[in-house]
Amino acid sequence: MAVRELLTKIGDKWTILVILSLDLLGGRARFSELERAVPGISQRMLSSTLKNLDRDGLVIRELFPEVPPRVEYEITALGKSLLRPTQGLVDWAKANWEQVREAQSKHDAR
Amino acid sequence: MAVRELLTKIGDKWTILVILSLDLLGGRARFSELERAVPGISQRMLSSTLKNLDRDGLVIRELFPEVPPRVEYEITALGKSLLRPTQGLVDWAKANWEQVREAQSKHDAR
DNA sequence: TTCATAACTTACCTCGACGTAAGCGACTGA
DNA sequence: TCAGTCGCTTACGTCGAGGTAAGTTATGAA
Repeated sequence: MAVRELLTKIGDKWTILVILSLDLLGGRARFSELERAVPGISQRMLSSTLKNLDRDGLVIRELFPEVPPRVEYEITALGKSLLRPTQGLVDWAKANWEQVREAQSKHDAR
Repeated sequence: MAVRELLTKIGDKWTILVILSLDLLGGRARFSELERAVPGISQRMLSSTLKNLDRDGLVIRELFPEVPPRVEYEITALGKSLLRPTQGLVDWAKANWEQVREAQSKHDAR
C-alpha cells in the first residue's frame, strides 16, 4: 500500500519540517538557509532529508560550481501538491491537539 | 510543534492502518477482528497500537468480563475527524505515487 | 484432567533512525 | 602561509520501534 510508504516518509523527524520551511522561504533556498530555518536540525540530517526529497522528485537540487560552493533547493510542483494534504493535518493538529492532550491526562490520571 | 507529534504518532507502522480498518469495520470491532483486518500485524503491535489510540482518545476500549474475554474497540468522534485529513493523504498517494516512483527510477538510473 | 478460547503480556533480539563531532575540498583574502 | 567559507561526508554511539515466540488467565467442554 502506497499510503504506508508515504507515511513512513513524511512521518520521519524532519521531512515535513524541511518541505514546509522551504515553502515558507519562497520555494527556493540554500542549504544554509534551510539549516537556519529548521532549528535543531543537524547538517547530517538536513543533507540526508534533502537527498531523499530530491530522489522522490519533491525538490530539485541545483549546484553552482563556485568556491565556496552554492547549492539551491527548489520545491517542485509535485512537492507543492503534497503541501495541500499536509496542511490538512496541520489544521487538524491545531484544532484538536488540545483534546488529545486532555484525553491523555484523563487516561494517565487513573 | 503539535504537527510533529501528530506525525510521529500516525507515521508509525500500524496506527493509520488500524484506524482505517476499524472505520471500515463499521467503527466498532473486536481485537481478533482487527487482527484479521490488518494483515501482518502481530498481537503485540496491535495491542500497543490500540493502547496508544485509547490513551489519545481516538478509540474507546470496552471490556466484557466473559470467559474467554471479549473486548471491543470503537472509534470516537475525535478519531473519525482525523480520518478526513488522513484521507487527503491517501488520495494524494493514489494520485501521485506513480510519479514519485518514476522520479526515483530516473534518479537511481544515474 | 487436559484442551481450547480471546486478549493480551513478557522476554529477547535486531536493525535503522538519529545525534554528535570531526574531517574534507577548493579557493580567496589577509 | 594560514584561516575562513559552504556544503557536505564519515565515524561512532545510543535508543527505541518492531519482530518472534512463548507464557498467562479463567472457564466450560470433552
